[in-house]
Amino acid sequence: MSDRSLTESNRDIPKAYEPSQVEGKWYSFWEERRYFHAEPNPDREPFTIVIPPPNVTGSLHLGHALNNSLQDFIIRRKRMQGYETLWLPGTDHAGIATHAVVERLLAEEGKTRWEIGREAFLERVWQWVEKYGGTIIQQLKSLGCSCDWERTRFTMDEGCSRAVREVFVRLYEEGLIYQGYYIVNWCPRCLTAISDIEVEHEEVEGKLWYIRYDLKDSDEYFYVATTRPETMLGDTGVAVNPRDHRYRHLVGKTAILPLLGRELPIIADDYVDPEFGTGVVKVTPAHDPNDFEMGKRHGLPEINIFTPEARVNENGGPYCGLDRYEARHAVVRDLESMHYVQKVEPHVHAVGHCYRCHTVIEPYLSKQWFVSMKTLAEPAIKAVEEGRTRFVPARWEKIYFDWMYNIRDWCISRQLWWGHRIPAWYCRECGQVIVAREDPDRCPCGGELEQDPDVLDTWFSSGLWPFSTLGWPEDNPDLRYFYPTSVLVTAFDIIFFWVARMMMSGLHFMGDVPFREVFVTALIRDESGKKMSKSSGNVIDPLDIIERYGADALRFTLGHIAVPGRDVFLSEERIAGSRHFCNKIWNASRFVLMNLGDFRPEEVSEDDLELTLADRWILSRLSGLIEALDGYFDGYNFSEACRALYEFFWSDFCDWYVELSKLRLYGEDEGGKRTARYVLWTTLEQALRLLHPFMPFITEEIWQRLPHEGESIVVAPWPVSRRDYLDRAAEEQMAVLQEVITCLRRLRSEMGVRPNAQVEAFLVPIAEGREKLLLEHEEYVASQARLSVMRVVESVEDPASYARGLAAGVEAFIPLRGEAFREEAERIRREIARLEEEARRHQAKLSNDQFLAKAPPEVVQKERRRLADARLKVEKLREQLRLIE
RNA sequence: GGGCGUUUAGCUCAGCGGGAGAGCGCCUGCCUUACAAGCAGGAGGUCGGUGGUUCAAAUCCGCCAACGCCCA
Repeated sequence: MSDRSLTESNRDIPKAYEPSQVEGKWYSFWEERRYFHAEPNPDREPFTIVIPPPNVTGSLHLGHALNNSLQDFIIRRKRMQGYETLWLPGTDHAGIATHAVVERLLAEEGKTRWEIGREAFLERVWQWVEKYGGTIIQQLKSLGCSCDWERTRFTMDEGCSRAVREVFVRLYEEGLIYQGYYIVNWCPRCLTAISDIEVEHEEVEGKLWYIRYDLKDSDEYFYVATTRPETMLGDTGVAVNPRDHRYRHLVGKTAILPLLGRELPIIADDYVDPEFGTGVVKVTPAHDPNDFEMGKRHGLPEINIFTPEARVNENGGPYCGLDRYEARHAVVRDLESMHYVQKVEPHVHAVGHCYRCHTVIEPYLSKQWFVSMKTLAEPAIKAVEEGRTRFVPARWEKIYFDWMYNIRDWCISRQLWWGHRIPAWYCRECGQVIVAREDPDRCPCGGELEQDPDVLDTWFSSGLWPFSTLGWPEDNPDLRYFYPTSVLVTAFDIIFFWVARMMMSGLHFMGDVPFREVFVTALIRDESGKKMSKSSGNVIDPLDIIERYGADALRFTLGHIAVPGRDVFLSEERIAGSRHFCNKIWNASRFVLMNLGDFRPEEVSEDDLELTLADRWILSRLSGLIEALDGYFDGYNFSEACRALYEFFWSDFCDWYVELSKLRLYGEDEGGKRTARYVLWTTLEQALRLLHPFMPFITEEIWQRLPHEGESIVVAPWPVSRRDYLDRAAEEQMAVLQEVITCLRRLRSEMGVRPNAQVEAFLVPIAEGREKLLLEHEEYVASQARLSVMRVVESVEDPASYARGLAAGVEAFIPLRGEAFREEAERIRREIARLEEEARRHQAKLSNDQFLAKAPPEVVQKERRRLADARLKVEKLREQLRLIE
């Protein structure tokens, strides 16, 4: 203890780890040193991740915390492995979501966006973005994310906007973007079209109304079944299946629409399912996608009966002004009064809802912009088929293929103001459509131009994220060096929205996949299996957790539960468990620091070390751990990685190695002391580096206090497994000693020996080599089992007065206490019964010729050993029982 | 209607062809100079049901049930 100052400062280390006091300090340190900044570097291999951009005005929730922790685990290890690591952060402008927030603010002031106008509205949105846009970035920092913040991007920034414009124009020029008048999914609350995948289908218990339609100039009538009677106001036809004999005679005739008296041609179309309802259906081309197609095939007119708010318009005659549900009641009521309703049946059907506001979607006829997907999808399918992009777990590829094979054109225009404005202009004079990279002044005809008022779907810009953020469409060194990115980490719910579209755009515009691997993470759910959401009330707020438990505890817990391919439930108890682990790391380190004395690693040569069994054992375990961790990391199996680290640190290092090291630390032998210090130091120092991707803050805090090389653990090398430290014999020998010690502890406990009291013990070695092992490591056993005397003997003279146990080929005896007799006998009887059953099972296997013939020799060998073991135990226990009784 | 996932200790979940595991909770005893956010010991499970493949099944396959998710 010559280095007094070190010792004393280390004595000051608080007993409990206080995350709040270290996290901010180290994050600033890392940022100042620019460890997270990446530049193209020909001497290093790049490793790139682009962040799934959170909503710009959003706030960190558990889903973000999980997703971004996982990315940080990956990127921090790669950084330590010497890659030029870029984790490119940024945010998404989140069209509808942000739009809705600002509209709500306006509403509080009693205004609407139309009242203040487009420009003023956008100004308000930008103000909002300025104010809250940095929030989630700060929150990611408090989580410890090692993003290159100097490269932070935003889907509405200049560069991304240029990329969006370029992509739109190119796809338009290639004929892959077109404008069309189609049925789209219309949200009457958001007042915009949304794409097919933004519609959430839900089973709803509705009704099926059977309504009478009369045949023109005839007494004949028939019934049609419909779930939406109000849409009959827009009927322009009636259809039957051409093979349906019941109705063949109707085809070509004319029906009369009840209520409005409109004449409806009766057509025959294969689409009609004769099994549904009566087999006759009404055709409403303006309000049903299938009817729309059918109407096109038969030249039926399209009559739109709704306003954008889903109220009946002037085409609805007397129902004009009612909203769609009021109209339904009114229509049904009127039909019933005319006795035109035959019957009403309960009917369960899927109803589409807006993914944003959950309003029931209205199929609505309008002019929109679309991306033609088939040609874009083809290379994206091929890339995954050929393994150029790999999904982990692989089963998500099926989901991806499924969607890609059945892909439909993508409606990209939104009737909103916040977003990338569609770069299309219409000439007021000649009507020409101009799509251009630069805003045009005038039409070639000289006419005045008006820009399309709509904006693009948010996913249009996020679909370009892996290259728009790297400077595309400019060819530049960043793009060439960092693209394609290495891995994308995302939840499965945006495989369609985002992953698939990045695949298509990446292949189309960059000529290569956007990422080599897609790691699909779990979704965090509540107990009932629902996505955790504010409305469910069962929300764990990651920021609250960070404040109370520390970012490291949260991150480690998230790593721990991140089993590939399974959704997870996160509980606060689990996080508390991780905090305990932090504290364990803290205190073990405190112990090491308090006991290093004047130790300086550079003064110790490995050749001078006097490695004991415990040293060789822990170094071997460490090497095994490193090897295992590399496998787990490469397979994105963070759960196993955390488990392995936890077990190594807590069980191997703290419970055994640290305890055994005390023998030498507190002893007189200087060589032994030096070796123990060295091994404690190197094991802890490496363990910290292995833990660092999961627990960046606590590991930095401790690492800085330990002797170390380099200025930060962030850029310290990832440990490499040393083959020469792998020591099978040491691991086996330690396992034997551990078993003997545990056995002695159990006997103590059963005999009611107080924990601090020492006890005398006899050990009878039975198996080969045990005697030598015990004699050589008497100190281990005696210290760990708190023995006053440990005698290794051939047999015990008066066995009846001892409690005994058999462990790993060693029979252990400690003096029997009178009052424990009865219980001891009982315990032995139970143990014998259990062992006999075990022996019977082994015996059964070994007497099976098939087993002997077909099982691998080592398995047979193992069975033999276990049988012998069990039999020996039974024999010893019987002996013991006889003596007691 | 089609597809996928889950079902293992009281709770939350690992393991996924050769001895049923962890954390939390529970019981017993300990403030032993790293840690009571700790230490030592312990109890607790016919691995959803059923049939099959195999020398060997919690683990692979079929069927059934319950719960959940995705797509239509």
